[in-house]
Amino acid sequence: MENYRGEGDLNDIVRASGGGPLSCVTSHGSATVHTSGRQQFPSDPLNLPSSAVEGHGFNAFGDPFSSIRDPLLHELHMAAGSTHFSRRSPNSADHHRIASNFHGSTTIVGQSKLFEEDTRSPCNIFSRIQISPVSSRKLPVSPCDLPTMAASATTGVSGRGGIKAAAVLPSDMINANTISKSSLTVKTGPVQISSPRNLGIKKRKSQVKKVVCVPAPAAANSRSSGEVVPSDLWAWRKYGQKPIKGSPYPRGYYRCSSSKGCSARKHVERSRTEPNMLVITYTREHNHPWPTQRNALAGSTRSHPSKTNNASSASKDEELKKESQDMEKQQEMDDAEFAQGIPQNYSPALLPGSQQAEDFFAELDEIETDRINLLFPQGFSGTDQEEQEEKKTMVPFGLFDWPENDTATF
DNA sequence: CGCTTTTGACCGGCGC
DNA sequence: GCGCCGGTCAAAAGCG
Repeated sequence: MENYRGEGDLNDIVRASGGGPLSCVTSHGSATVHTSGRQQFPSDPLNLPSSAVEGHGFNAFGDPFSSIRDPLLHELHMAAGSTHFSRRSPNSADHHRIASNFHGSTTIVGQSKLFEEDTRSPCNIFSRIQISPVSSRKLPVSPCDLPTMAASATTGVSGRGGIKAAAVLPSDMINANTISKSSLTVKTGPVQISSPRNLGIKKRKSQVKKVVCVPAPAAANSRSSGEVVPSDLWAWRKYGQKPIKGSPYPRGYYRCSSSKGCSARKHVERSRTEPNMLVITYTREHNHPWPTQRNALAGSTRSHPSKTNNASSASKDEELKKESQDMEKQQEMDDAEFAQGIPQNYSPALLPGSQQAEDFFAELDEIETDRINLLFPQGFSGTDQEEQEEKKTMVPFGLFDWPENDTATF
C-alpha cells in the first residue's frame, strides 16, 4: 500500500533541511542553490521561537500583499538575531551577500536566473520565493517530504500529475530559516489547480497556493481534536476537516475570519514523513488589511488566546507597529550596507545604465511604497487573485503565538 | 450573543 | 459513466 500517491507530491517544494542539499530550480530549471555541510536547522524543534511562521506576502505577480511586510516578520528577524536577515534583496547581489555571510559553503548556480526571478518580486523576502506554474491539480503530499521533492526539484522530474519542480528559494530566505535557530522550514509549493466548488461562477483556471512547513508545536496548543495549529495574525475559522488519502493525519480546513467576505483559506496537515512538521497551505488571498487584532475569541477551543495575552491587544498593536518601524530602520541599514559593500563580492549583472539597474532602482521605489503600504495597508485591493496567472510564491512566516508563547496576543 | 469547533453530507473535478 | 477524492457547507454544540 503506497503511502504516497506518487504524483510528484511535494516534488516541487524545496526544503532547506539542515545540512542537506537545497535545490532550488526555477521554472526553467536553470537555477540551483546548493547548500552543503552546514547545519542550518537545529534538529530540535523545541528550540524554535515559540511561534510559527506563516505569511501572506504576495509577489510582484499580482499579489496584492506582496508589498506588505508581515508585521510580525520582525519576530523572525529578531529571532535570527542578525541584521543580515534581509527582507529585501532585490537582486542576486543580495543573495550572494547573504550567502557569503551565512553560508560559507553555499554556492549559487544560476545566479543570473535568480536575479531575474528576484527582480520580479519586491521587497518581501518571502515573496521572493516563487514557483513556476504547474499544470497539475494535485497538491503535493507535503512540502516536508523532502527527499523526493528536492531530487525532482533539482532534476525537474515531474510527478505523475505533471508537477514540475520549480522553485526559487532566495538564499536569504534560506538564511532566514537558518538563522532563525529553529527547525522552521519554509517551502514553496506548487500552484495546485484545484477546482473548489466555491469557485462558483466559473471554474478557476488557476489558484495561488503557498505551502509552508513549520514544526508542529507541542500538544500544549492542541485542540480537542488533538491537532496543533500555529496561529498567526489572521484569525482563522476551521470549517472542515478531512482525512487525506495516504496520510494518517487529517487535514484541517480554515478560512479567514479576520474579515467577513475574505476568501483566504488555509489547510493544515501534518507531514506524512515528518509528523512533527505541519504543512500549511495557503490558498486564495486576503482581501483586507492585516487585522489589528483577532476577533472572536468566543467559543474558541483553539489555542487559548490569553493568559497574559489579552492584557492589551491595543498595546500589542502598538508594539507591532513599533517593531515594524524598527524593521524599516533595519532595512535601511541593510540597504546602506548593500549600497556600500555588496558589489565587492558580487559580480553583478547590475550595471549602471543597464536595464537591470533601471529595474532595480525602479524596484526601490516600489519598496518605499511597500513600506508605506505596510503601515497603511488600507489601500489593499481586493485584487481578483482568481484571475491571476497561476503562480507560486513562498510565504512569509510570522513567528507567532505558539502555545508556549504567552506573550503573543492577537 | 457571537463566535468557535466538530462532523457528516454534499458537490464537483479528475482518473480510469 | 462511475467512483474516488478533495474541498466546502451547514447544523449542532460549546465557550467566553
